[in-house]
Amino acid sequence: MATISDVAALAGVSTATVSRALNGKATVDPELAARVRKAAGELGYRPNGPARNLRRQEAAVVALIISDVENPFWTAVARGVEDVAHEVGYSVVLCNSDESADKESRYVDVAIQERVAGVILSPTGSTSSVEKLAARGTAFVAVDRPLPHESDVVLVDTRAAARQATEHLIAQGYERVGCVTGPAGVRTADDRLAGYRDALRAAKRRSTAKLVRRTEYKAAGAHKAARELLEQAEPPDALLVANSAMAVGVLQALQEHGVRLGREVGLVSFDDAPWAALIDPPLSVVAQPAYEIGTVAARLLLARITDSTRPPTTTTLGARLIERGSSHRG
Amino acid sequence: MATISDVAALAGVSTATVSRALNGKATVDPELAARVRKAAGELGYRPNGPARNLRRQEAAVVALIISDVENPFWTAVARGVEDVAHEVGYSVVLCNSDESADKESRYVDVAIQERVAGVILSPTGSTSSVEKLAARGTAFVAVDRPLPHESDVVLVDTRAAARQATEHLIAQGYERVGCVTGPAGVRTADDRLAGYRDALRAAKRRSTAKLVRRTEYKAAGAHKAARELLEQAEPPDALLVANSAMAVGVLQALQEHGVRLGREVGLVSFDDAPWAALIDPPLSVVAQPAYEIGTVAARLLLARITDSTRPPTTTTLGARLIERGSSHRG
DNA sequence: ATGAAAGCGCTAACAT
DNA sequence: ATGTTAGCGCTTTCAT
Repeated sequence: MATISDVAALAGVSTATVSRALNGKATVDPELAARVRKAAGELGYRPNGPARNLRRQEAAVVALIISDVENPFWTAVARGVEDVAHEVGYSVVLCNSDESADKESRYVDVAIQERVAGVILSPTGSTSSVEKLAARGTAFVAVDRPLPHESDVVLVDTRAAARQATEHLIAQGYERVGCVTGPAGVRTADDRLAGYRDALRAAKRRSTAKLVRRTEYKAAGAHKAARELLEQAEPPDALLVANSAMAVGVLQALQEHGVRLGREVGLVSFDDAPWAALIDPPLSVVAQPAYEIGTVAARLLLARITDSTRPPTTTTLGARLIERGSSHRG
Repeated sequence: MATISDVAALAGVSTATVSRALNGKATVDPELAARVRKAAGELGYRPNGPARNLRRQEAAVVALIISDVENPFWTAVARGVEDVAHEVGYSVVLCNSDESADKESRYVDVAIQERVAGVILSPTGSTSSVEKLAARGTAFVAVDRPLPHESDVVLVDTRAAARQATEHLIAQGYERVGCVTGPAGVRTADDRLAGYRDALRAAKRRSTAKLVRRTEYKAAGAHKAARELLEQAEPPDALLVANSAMAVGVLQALQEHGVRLGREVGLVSFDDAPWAALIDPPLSVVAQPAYEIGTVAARLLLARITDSTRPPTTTTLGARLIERGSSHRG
């Protein structure tokens, strides 16, 4: 494969000039630059990335470590990150931590090892990954979940959104509103539960553990949880569900129990999945600004890469309740 | 950041010994190896990836270039690839070509530039990306869509599956079966259309252009296409839809027109999305072995990386028709 | 404006 | 079994 020396030889200049010409430095004679480009073209020259990164001590790459590639929320975040990063010539590599602190840690190791310019991640419970990044001085920003550390963070005010969604269910006349949320210790799951309880408290309702279930953020866990809830002596007549994968499991359980959505059991779920409006009645949701989370995080990361001394910021975005049929009795 | 020389100095050995010890070469005294590991641990040493890749002339990374990260089919493929690659110590970087030949080409350039060990891609129409890879001698395997080139390919017998699905609709008593498929030139789209026509021909039905629409593999395009079909003088009473994103658009159009799924318009869609069973009546689908496509492709790629001379193979996997309510009149 | 040359951190061929 | 050393391909002083 052609190297910079080959190009230099063919163009009759030094490798330094080739490098300068190809990287668009101003200080090179236009005529020479043209000769260099021609030679590079003829040889099909492609710069050797590792060599360049070794020399520059950094790659124009940002790593995005997310907890679930199959979750539309995260793929939307990924798009936001990509769009911003590509604008300024960075590549994005997507890594799937699968909600496992272990995989997350391995990907962080790889990112450090490959000397990526920065990392965007949704931290799992453990803080060790983030500490590694901080120790290495690799720029990073956390999304979706806050960090004990001082660092850039992009969040959604998910507690307020959960409260609003629960208040909506109460206002619609549901009496026994329950909640299916993610595992304890996962901040978004805790926050959504807290918001749910805020609403009950504000409405002077007793919140009871019998109406709450916690499981991993997946359909299977939520399915089981919903079945348990429905089989109780006093089952819930409405449910706040913490993400769209879980909503699939809950809806399945509802079907199996033959209860009618909306009329018998009201439902609001986080995340506006593409199919949410297709079911009958259509699903009320809390829409999170996923794409925007990605763009904001990417801009923050880019800023930190250029200036590591800027003070850490926390950005909190709002979510939007979309009322559809599943949260109405009528 | 600590380098291999720092470790060597602290352990009181040469850099070569450090390298050998840390890479698990047999020819190093266990006692020395222990000393090296201790020193590396104390310094928090992480090998410099670019330096290693430069020297080795290859990175233990495979690139996976897919046409749509937001499509569950592709995320399932990605999981298959990841699982196999990780087993043997390779990292996977996910790239989203967004069905654009241009983006695909840019990602291929990046992959070549970074000297990744291999590339798995779902080729868009243009063959230039693949030619670049072939010219560079970078190992690659194509998934989902065949290639004019001689190369490893993993396919689904999508034509047979489309035929089977269409025959099923005909057998259920639908009279005017239509088809909404992807853009002309996209091989899967062409094949699904061909399979649809095979079935009509076998049933001695005339296939008419009026019942066929082609649009990009997205909900929006399919929505418009379905609306057009339904507004015709003689609208279809059943539809074969070429992927699940499109199914969302088609179902939307059906709802807007107030036609009842199954009873009035039968539907079979490619790809068994998680929500398919939740709508009423549940959606009949052609389930593709997405995860398996990923694992097979990854194994093929790994084999080609180790032996570039092995003859190219074509693997064709079958798809499975899952009959649910949307394709039954009753 | 251009070139010569050093050196990024690592691995592997060669020497011992 | 271990050390010495060359060199992967690039960018960037430094000198001209």
